[in-house]
Amino acid sequence: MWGRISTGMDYMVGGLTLKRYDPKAFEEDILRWWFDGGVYERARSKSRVKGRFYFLDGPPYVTASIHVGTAWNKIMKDVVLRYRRMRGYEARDQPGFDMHGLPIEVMVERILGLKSKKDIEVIGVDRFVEECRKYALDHMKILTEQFKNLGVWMDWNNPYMTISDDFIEAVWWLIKRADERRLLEEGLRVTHWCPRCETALAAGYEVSQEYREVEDPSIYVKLPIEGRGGEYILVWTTTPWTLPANVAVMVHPDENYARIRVGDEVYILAEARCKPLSEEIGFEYEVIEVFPGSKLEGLRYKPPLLEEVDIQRSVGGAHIIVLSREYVDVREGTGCVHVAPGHGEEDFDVGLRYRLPVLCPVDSKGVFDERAGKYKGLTVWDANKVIVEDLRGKGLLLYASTVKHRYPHCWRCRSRLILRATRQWVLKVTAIRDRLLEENEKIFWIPSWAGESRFRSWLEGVRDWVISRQRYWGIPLPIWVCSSCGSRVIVGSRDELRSRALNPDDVTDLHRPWIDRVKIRCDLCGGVMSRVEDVADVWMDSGVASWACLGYPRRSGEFDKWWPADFILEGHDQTRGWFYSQLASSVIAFDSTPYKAVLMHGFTLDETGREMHKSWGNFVAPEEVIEKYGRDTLRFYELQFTPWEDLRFSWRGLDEAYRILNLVWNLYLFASLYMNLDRFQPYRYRLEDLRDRLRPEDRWILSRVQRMVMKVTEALDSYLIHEGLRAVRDLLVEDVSRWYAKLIRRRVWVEEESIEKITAYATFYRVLDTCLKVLAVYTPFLAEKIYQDMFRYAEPGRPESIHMEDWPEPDVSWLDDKLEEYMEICRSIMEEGMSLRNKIGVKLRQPLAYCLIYTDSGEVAKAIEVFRDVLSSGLNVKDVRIVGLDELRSIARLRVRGIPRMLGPKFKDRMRLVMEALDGMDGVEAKRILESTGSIKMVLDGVEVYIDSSDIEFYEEISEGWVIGDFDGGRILLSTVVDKRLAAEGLARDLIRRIQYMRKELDLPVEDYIEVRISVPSVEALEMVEEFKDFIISETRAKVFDTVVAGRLDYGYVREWDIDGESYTISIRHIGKG
RNA sequence: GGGCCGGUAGCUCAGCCUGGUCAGAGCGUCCGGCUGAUAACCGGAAGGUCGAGAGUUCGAAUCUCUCCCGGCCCA
Repeated sequence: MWGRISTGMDYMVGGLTLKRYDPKAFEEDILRWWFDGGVYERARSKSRVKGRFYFLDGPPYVTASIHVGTAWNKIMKDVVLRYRRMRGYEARDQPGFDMHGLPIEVMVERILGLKSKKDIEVIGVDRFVEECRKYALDHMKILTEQFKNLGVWMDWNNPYMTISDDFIEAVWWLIKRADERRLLEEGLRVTHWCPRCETALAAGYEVSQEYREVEDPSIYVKLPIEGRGGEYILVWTTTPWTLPANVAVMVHPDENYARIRVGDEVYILAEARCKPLSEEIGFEYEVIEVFPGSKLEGLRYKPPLLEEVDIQRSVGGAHIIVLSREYVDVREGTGCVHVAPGHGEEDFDVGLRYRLPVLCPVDSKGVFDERAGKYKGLTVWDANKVIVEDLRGKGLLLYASTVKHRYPHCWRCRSRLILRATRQWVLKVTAIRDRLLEENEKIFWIPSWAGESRFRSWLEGVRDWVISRQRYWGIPLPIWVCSSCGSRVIVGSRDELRSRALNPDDVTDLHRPWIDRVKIRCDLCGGVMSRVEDVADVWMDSGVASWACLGYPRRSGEFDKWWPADFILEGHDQTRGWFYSQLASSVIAFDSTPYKAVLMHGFTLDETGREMHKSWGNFVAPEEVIEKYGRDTLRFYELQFTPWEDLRFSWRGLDEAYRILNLVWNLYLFASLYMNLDRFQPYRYRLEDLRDRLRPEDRWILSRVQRMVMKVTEALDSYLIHEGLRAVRDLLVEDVSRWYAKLIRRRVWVEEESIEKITAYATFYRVLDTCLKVLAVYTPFLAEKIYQDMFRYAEPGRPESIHMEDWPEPDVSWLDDKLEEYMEICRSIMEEGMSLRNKIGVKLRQPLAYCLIYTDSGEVAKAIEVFRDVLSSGLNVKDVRIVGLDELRSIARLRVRGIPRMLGPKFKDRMRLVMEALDGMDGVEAKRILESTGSIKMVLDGVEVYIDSSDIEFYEEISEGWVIGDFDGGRILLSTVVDKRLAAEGLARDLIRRIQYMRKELDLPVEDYIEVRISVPSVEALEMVEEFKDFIISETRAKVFDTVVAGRLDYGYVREWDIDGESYTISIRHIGKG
């Protein structure tokens, strides 16, 4: 059985057990209790009636271990889930893992020391796939532990795994649906291709991820025009190896082209490029003719590698000039573009239009085959140099240099990619683009621009989805093709496969290579059908997650209950990734979006603003942070950030977060300490019953708390996680800790049972209880610890974990706008009052007699009325009073002073008289006159003179013993006179402070008694101390109190103090509980 | 080249949607204060042409346009 968490540290009766916030002392115990003690399970099974909440976890790929950015992702998800549970929703919280695909294959190849697909075939695909499976499962376990360790409450024992039959069948079913809707197609496609992995890669996610700067040849090639000796069309390319597949040149129909004479040759190129090119290459030229590109259409040229490359001689209908508006840019190269439909997407597109042949004499390893003639056996990169030299030898190379540019590499093995035309299976997503856009309109995006702008523009440019990969570890495509007649069958499920298979007993594991053995009888011709060897793009796996994890289509119960997902949350790199693959899959399958709301978050960058990469060495593991600061600190720190912006990680920021949590901890510690000393029983004093007895500041903080709860509720309903956290943080720090806790200090320090104390406790208890429930979603460990040690201890009938509590329902009856406004006024008065004290150098411990406030605002007057006690104790003044203008003017007289610079020229030698006269005037009267007549009339030596407003300035003359300041609704006067009684009280407080300090130095229990002896410097001081003897005794819990003038104190704990330049010696001795 | 996001004090960031006590917070520095919840806290000082320029407006960090820098995505 799990009792209160034992920490081995100081116990206090029924209160918080730790004197300091020390997450290491309890987080792991709580973690174990949650997951091993069944708390999570019990909380999960709690009946919830408000509704269902289908959260869908974006499956992390299982190769890498997590960093603080991955942690941020899961922690935010955890907040949303915890909130929904507390709100009474049945929340689906299944985590998921992405476990197929090329990255794992590459890792396993490394582990097994394999270099190519051939090596894999040699050791056996079955062994290879088993290794992949093992790798995926092992790493899933590692990730699971890392996520659990963050305190993320998900169903870790039942994750969805994309390698399960549910996922394989879901993908099969999707492909079958696509086929039924005529959205599945096989055909020649130009795709990026990795020559090492020997597979096609998807244009979107896989390719654009790894663009790197490389240096390539940059060559200008002369293509001889047929039938015009000495005339050439110029093309530019950075990939000489694509020239063996050249079949055309394209030009822009509407741009101007020129024939120019250079030496005894004629070149054709874009007019705009003549000058730049002549400068780059260094030739003189003469323009012969300028004409639109359309004139060039159909012109034939001799292919540059006709003699070297066999297929160049056998193709028909090629080597002509074609037109294209979209793919030709006359600001680049020569404005004439070399076209090789086998090696370029745009080339392929143009090729289709002109029915050009598609040549691709390059094999899957990036090596030229026999069709490439002379270049056979060379890799494309080696061939580059040879081809350039051949062109030079044939006099077709105008100019060669190099260029640095960004070029795509394999996202897994970093090899340079090539473009290659191959037969692939494709989902015709372009055909449903409009539906994707319509469905996107229905999705609630946070932030809104993520959907309205970013995702929308991605969808607008969407292309067909090449789903086939020539690999092993993936979901096998469910396509069987007849070896006799070529017809095809798409299998939608394992059962369907068994029922159609010639060898149903071989339907076991649905992965390669086992699935490849299953054959089907062709319905049309009776031939044998075999599966196409491809596996699916791994993005299909996660794309079907919204229904695959519910077991659909095999089972429909869960699907009917949950689908579609209410909420997903992932990084902005998923725009083209999971956000897209899910939407495309689901619109194909169901003609509907699979998720209703998306929170898109940013990346976590390192302290210098760079992305975190393990290979860069700037990777921060959550465990490292947890070791230093604890789990809640990491959570609290990260959750404060605006999710959709990038988070720049900072250790100093963590330090700050820790300090805030420490402050919160101390707040609860404070409450716990006194409530336990007084044996406060929350169920005996219900706040609702005490409502009429509450003081204004109690009602104020309760209003503030209500407002906070409403703010957080609203924020979390809209998935604005950070705003919720900031609201509760600000309330706890500013309103509760800095303000309310200070206000009630005196009320809880009094010994006897008073209504003042009880209402303070009841209020404080409610405030802290409510805040704790809100904190529970953000800092679940801290909240749980405090809940167990403090709240559940006081009220054992409450749920066993705070995470089984209900969310505090906002109760507007506690809201009091006026009171909050009054407190604001009160605060600004306090602020100014403190500032005045600061100015005159009178410390707060020294009481002053009066604080007078002049105001013409009724609101200010009411605020002072309501919070007079708060003000007087806060400012440490005996009296706070509102005064009228007369009284103000009796202290702060408005006076007038002439400005010599103005009066001098006007009155010459009589200026002094004018100045004197002004000096004697009443400022208020002067102002009145100026305002009504525009000038002041004076009679000097019988002569009338006029003074106008620019001649004088007003100033305030403050009476001795006062200081004045302004605040937003009026003015404050503070009396500065310290009479003997005030001085004595100040001295008493100075002594109390020092005695308390000494008690603390001795670490005495708060409730214990002491003996106090003080040696004072003079008889006068002795009298002053005696005057407030009782006050000192009660504040310091002294049983014995003696004073002596300049005597020696030699027992107990003795310390000498300097108070206002005089020496006091204090001795205290511990008595005990007395 | 296009789309989106960001650019506010030495550092990390809030404010921007809904123009006008918005020029702020925390950290750091210096000075003062307070403290039997506090290895804490509070106040003051210092520190910013709110990326640059133009426009709209009585008034712009906030709205519009252009440009510069950084990031992401696309081409």
